[in-house]
Amino acid sequence: MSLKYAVLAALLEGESSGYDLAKIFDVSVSNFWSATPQQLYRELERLAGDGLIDARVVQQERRPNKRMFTLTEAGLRDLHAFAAEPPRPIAIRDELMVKVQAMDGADPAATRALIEERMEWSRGKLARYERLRRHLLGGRDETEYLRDAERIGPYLTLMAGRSLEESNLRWGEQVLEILDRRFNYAGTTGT
Amino acid sequence: MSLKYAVLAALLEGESSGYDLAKIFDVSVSNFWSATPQQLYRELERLAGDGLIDARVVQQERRPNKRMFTLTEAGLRDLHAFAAEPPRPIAIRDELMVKVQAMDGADPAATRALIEERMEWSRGKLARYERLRRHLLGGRDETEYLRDAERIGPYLTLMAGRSLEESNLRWGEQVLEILDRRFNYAGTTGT
DNA sequence: CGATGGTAGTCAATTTGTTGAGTAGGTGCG
DNA sequence: CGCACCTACTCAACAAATTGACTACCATCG
Repeated sequence: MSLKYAVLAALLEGESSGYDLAKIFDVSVSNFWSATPQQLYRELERLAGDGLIDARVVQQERRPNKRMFTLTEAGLRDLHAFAAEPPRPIAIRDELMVKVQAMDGADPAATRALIEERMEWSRGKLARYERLRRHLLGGRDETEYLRDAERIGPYLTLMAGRSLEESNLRWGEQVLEILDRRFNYAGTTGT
Repeated sequence: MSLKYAVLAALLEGESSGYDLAKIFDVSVSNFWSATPQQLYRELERLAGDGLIDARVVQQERRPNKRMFTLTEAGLRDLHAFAAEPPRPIAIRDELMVKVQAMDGADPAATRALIEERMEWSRGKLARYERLRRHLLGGRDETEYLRDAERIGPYLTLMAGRSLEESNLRWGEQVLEILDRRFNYAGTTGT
């Protein structure tokens, strides 16, 4: 129901092709909304049909032609109305948590490895966030940016993503310690 | 694809009816996997057909009969194998974040209210986690529990849920402050 | 020269997920 | 005594998401 608005929100950044959006949804938006390219192309079709976005074909010389999309006035109005409505509750699908929940009786070393992988992934994500943050700030100081910038929405969601990954990392550290104690990978400290 | 395993993992807690599972998926599991009752009933049907769970009908006197489900040996093996496989990446759908991303140009007071609602909801969730935690500990000290308890998976996922909600709350506090500064709901401090 | 990988998509099939209604008895409230 | 709410589901229809394959052309590496 609201991949629609995730797409419209992404188009606030400016004109994009479906392919561009697929990349955006893979890196930044994917923190709080995910979509496969196929979903995006379908959704763009529908949004253009409903007059919420405009499409124009760009002829290219050495690569396939592409269609670029922009928000229309109607699309922007719709998006702003959506932004003021109460959100539906957050939905999370985290297979790792199902695996952790079911870990007892299975191989603890395997679970440990999965958690370490997740932590490594979180670290990578934090690094990407930091780069994006610098890019958004554009040399300005954070306080100044938050006071004066035209758009702060993307920065606020960036903060949420960062906060989430930091919490993931802290959780991971705690769990690794617990597993090490319980299954003594670390050996006895007093020997 | 893995509502299947979320259900099997829930059955580690012991024999349950579809109705019981629906309640469990509404309170505890819903932190990292969600499902509607209809999905559960369909999934239970399939799992029983595949021999991963056993079903038995319990006749009841003053209420409808129910079917109780238990893990079979095959189901447990399948679950343990799943637990050691690499998870697919986490998928989050958070409408609030889409609204925050698109807030610029819309009504900031409305966004502010949505964030406060979310924070209130997080506080409620933390309180429920704390009750569940006490229940799991059953009077034991945490260190002791994590060393000796038969199952720690549910406790570890509980920790993750708590960690997530705490991070949500911290984020909310920061954002409220930013919005107040920017749109001066707080007025000038020096008056 | 062949393989790999990027751009920019489309199509079809299947699986999941969501919504709404229906059944059927019981309990508790005022 | 009537109404809402709880237990415990079932059915049907629809919407959304996922998977995999396919098209086509270009650039780059070895």
